[in-house]
Amino acid sequence: MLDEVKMVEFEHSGGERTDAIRKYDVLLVSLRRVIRAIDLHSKKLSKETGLTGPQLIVMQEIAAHDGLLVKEIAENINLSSATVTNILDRLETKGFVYRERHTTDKRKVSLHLTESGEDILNDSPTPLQSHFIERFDRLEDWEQTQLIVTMQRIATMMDADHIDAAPLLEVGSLPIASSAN
Amino acid sequence: MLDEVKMVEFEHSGGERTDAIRKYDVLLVSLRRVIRAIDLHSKKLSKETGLTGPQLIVMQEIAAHDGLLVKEIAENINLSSATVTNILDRLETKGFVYRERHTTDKRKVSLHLTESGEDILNDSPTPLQSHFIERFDRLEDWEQTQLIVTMQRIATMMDADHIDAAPLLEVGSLPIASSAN
DNA sequence: ATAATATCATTCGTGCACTAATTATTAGCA
DNA sequence: TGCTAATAATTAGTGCACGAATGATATTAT
Repeated sequence: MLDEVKMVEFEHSGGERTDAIRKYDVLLVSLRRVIRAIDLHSKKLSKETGLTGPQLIVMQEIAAHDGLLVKEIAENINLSSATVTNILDRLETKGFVYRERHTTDKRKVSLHLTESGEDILNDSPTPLQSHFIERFDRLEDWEQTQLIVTMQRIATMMDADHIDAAPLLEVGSLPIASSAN
Repeated sequence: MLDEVKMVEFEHSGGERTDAIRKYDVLLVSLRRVIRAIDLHSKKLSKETGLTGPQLIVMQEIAAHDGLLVKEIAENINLSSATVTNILDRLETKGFVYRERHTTDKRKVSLHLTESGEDILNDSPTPLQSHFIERFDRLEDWEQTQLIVTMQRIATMMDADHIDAAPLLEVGSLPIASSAN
């Protein structure tokens, strides 16, 4: 009896039915697909290289700015300090990162990569799926820009503090370090 | 492996190292901003209404197809069965959902909303930020479509099993019923 | 009929990410 | 000086999300 529950009813082509699927619900579905794909890739990374996506990102950030603080890293990659502390615990346990407490201001902690941390980072893949990157690289330049601009637009639209609608961004001028709040 | 990577010029005048930022890294940053925005909204929802985003989505799915199985719901909203079980535990504890074990096939479990579950769902907001929806609704139709198509394209590019490159979707042929309200 | 296999839901362990609370330290000020 | 603010990092507690393993059924093959 309960076997045929599946009714795919998406065919209200003309009417003003309120049951119609709303466009932003469709958007949400694809957003969730992307979120999941990133998460699954992170778990695959973890099995293969021992580092998850977020761990990799944190290490990249330290590599780019040796000695930066927990708070700075959190701001740079758009995470809370608590989360970064969490990730750092794991990285320190693995021996890829070490903390250095300041002597002048003992509240502060600077982060550094160990040698093995640098080694690992050098032959680690990116936090994005390699097959995604391959496809992305095959796109025309304007298409790549299009993807980026659209994602940034959605991000801006979701930010609570931006009151006005997102302006259409000039295609040539990518706002790159956009999350440096 | 992937040598010829298109980069965005972003060198700071130091000049010793070409720290050019790769375009897909820029994309990743905005993706993570979006992911975080959705997560933060989910937590805000939880405080205000007692239901998180995923919980809301699961309930919407049950409301749309009363009696469906755990596995079906997992497929529909792109989550693993384990995650759905998890969410259902919480929803059942709150009294918004109940499970019904099949008598014919005792492996299967059908999901239903309770009355209070239906009530709650009726005056719950969507899993997306209301200010996002407002902005989204103000966009031109083609712009909305553009956002959706781009997200779907990224999702497809990230899917592991799609071997071929994503075809450009015809703009007119979105699998949705026409526009919101 | 029995054995092997497949399916469905759940449990377990891990990790990310958050907020709120806590600890330690520094800075400000009356 | 001494008391309060503010700041930095951490800890505690919650929830999502996963894969792998488990247990209970069903289905299929022998």
